[in-house]
Amino acid sequence: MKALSQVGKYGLRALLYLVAYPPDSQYLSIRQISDDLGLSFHFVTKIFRELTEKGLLISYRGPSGGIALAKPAEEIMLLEVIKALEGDDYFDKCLIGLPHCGSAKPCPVHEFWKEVKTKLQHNFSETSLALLGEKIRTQEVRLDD
Amino acid sequence: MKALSQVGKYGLRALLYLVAYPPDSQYLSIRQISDDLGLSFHFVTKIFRELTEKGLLISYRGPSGGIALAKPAEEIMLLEVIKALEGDDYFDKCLIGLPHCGSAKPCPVHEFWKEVKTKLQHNFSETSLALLGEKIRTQEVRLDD
DNA sequence: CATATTTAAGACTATTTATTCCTAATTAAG
DNA sequence: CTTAATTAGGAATAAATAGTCTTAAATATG
Repeated sequence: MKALSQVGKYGLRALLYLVAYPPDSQYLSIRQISDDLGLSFHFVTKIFRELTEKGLLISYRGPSGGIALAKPAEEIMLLEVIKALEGDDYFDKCLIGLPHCGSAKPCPVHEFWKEVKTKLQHNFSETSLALLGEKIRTQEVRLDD
Repeated sequence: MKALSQVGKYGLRALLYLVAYPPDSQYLSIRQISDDLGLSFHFVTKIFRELTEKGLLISYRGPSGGIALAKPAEEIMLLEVIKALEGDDYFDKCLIGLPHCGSAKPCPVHEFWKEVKTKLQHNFSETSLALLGEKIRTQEVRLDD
């Protein structure tokens, strides 16, 4: 199941890197993130530009510049990140693509699919980047592979 | 969340039409399905060709030809259909795309994502096309929109 | 001020997915 | 046997997504 686009996958991985390995200085360079994770520098830059526009990141140009979280990792929930990367309507889509599917005009799998999406949203809205960063730092989980 | 490709969405909708509105004769023509659902005839034909190759459908050419289920709708579970349409590895993918993600090398969301996929697989493996077809016929749910 | 480092912006290219189209093969029916 | 109605096969086209590249702008530092 391809639930995230490449933008979503790379963006999330890169953000988690930033959270898991925060720099001593104020900003972490995109180059370090992309090199360390083996992702395309240009592609990550493009993704981060969007996250900066949306207010999730702040960026700073010039030597020792880079990007940083716009607010504490404790306050950034996965839900916000995924919506920023995939679009605000991410959890509103009908599984089989019926544009007016809803409780009034449910498609054959509407109820079940709604349950699944609710579970996802609920979990994502309670999972902070800080928590995941900590799990990465303690090597309970991994970001590379 | 775009969980299914267009092939998956259209294929599932077309199959459900066949189950919900079985023809008096042995075969239902693709033209009728695509016209009724407002889908591209050629695209549905291509999708059905694949399902025929995979043994889910049988087809018959010539006048009063068309397609039919290869086995009773009671015996075809959603899981089988989705795997046929989207690939057998549909439920094996890491959310953030790490190729070796698994219990040995879990990504930061591995456990939760596994739960979600298990729930999906479980439900899909217990939902038959016959059940959904019946719900459509009784207008409890809808296929068009 | 000159240079090096970094992100910003957006054009460009490549790849994948989606969709259409044309021709062939099959078969029923007159 | 001819015609019409179908699906089969696969080429061709279009659109969306993914990824690369080049140039500009900002800024620190010597």
